[in-house]
Amino acid sequence: MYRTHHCGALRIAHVGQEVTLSGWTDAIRDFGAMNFLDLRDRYGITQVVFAGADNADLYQQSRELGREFVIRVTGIVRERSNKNPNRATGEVEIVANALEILNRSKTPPFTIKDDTDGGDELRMKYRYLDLRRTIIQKNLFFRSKLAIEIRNYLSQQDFIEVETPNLIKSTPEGARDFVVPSRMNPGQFYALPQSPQTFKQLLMVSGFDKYFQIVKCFRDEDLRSDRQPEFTQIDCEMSFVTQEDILNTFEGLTKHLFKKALKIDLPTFPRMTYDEALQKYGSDKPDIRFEMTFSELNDLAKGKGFPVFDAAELVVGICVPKQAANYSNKHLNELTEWVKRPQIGAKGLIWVKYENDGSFKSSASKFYKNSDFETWAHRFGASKGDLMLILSGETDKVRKQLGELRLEMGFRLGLRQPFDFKPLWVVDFPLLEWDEDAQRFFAMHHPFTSPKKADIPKMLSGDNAQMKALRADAYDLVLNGVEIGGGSIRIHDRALQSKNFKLLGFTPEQAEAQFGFLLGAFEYGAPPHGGIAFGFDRLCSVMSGVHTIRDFIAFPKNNQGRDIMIDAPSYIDDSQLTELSLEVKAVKTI
RNA sequence: GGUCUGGUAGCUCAGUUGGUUAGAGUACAUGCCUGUCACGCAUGGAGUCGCGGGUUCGAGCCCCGUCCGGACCGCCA
Repeated sequence: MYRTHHCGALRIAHVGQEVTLSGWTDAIRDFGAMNFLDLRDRYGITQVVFAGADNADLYQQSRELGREFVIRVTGIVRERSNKNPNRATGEVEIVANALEILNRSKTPPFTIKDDTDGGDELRMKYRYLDLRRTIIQKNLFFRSKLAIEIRNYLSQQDFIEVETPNLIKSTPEGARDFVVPSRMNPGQFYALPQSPQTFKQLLMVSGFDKYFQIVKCFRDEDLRSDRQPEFTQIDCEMSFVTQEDILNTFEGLTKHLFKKALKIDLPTFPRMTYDEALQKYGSDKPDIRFEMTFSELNDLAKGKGFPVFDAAELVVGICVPKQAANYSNKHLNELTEWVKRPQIGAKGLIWVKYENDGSFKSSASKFYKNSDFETWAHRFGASKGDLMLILSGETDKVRKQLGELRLEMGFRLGLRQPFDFKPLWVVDFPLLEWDEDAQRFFAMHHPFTSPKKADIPKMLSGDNAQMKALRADAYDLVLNGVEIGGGSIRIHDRALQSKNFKLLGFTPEQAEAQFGFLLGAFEYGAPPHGGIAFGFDRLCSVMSGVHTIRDFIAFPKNNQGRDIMIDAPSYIDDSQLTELSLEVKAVKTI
């Protein structure tokens, strides 16, 4: 028998029992006459004592042990004279009477402990050792717990989990596809799904009514700490529902997860339209943990002879409370440089300090009188001691820039606490998105998203401004400024779908070639339906108060999409290429 | 495609204006130590300063190229 208990089990009640434990050796503290050993497994750490006075041979044997050896120990549970209150098992220890080395270990390249000395790259290369660390294991247990609770909740609501294929068909819309060559169909390729979108809609046509799947999705785009080439979605679709039904169901799911996993009761989620989000926060995923919303100044700031503002499409700013005194010229210059970095791209920054004595100081005081600044302060709702930061330029760009500045100021003021959870539904997304490069419209969500009923008559007006203004029954769940998921009501009417394809510039032939199977299905009684998908990895990370999703994925890939543990992707043999009717054109010389 | 940043002992890092034999902590090894839990003390082995080229009497340090990480912009319906 390898063990009678695991390493997190023993308590004062076990004192006197003979037990056997197996696990990995953690820290070893050798005192010359007695040796303290921490034995670790998934469940915890138990201290084992080898006393030279009681058993000299066993003590000598214990001195051979090194870190990460796998051992089996048998001994008597004893109450400790020196207890360790930081450990669940800290009241007891095992006085060993038998020790067996089950497997030796080389000295690991980094220390297996919570505050490891290993850097990211090293930890990735030896991911199986990194995953031995309690702190990483905790993340994966958390993920598992969420997955189980998702299944509990949705199955109780009569959802069925259906698996959909991973080898599907490439479509030019959306993200870049990962493709897989087909040996049996030379020259042809499967694509890995960016999401099970079309399949879940087909399941609705089939009458499954409520579908979900915790499913891998694949997108061949550049990566970030919160984006992996393969990631997991909680994917859902429902029939005979309105947007309201879907929002309520998944608000319920989110609340359930917070309750079960974090013991947090979330209040009803506020809702905001896409337009309002952009106008007040400069983002379609606003972080509403703090205010500092935008105030527009066009009517107050233009036409007073300040050329920068006069030339701008939009003059807009935020009011940073109680920071006028804390921001010296030097700090403001530094902040100006910050917004001028290419990643933000602002041309400059105008600041106005509403001093405690009621006076104003500003980088634009040459062009404006105190009475002007007073009207601005009124617009901002500013009080004495506040700092107003103003950007100007093209509307879309300047909103985005100010949105970044707002987040930065919120961060600097400590207003973005990771465990202060503020969910938000953003609704009424535009139907279309203008692509500057391609000089055409694309579906903002996807090509099956239903326009709002009121907007359907305007769809084929051909007028760019009207097309930009078209709204869809599309929505996102945002949590602390992170897009957790999104969805839409789908078009179930063949005629409307054709109209939408026309809007997106598809010829009937192209639409037929790409989505014929779905359009065909829609001719056999498609129910009204809609759905949503949550990014599962992101949900895990945000609920854990961190930004990076990598520590919630057992075997993640790095920034370049490489798995540096197994060294993938890799070159393949010529014979494999031949079999797949492939020829590699350019190989990077090594 | 672009911006920024890093690569020095197994690991985490320091290394001044270019100047003698490249350091610290930790890990590892050996010895001592009976109550530690980041044990303590002593000893000592450990280096292709990412790689290639250049400048120089002399390069870890400066220049050019290149490889490999990290953060970000573009991109991600």
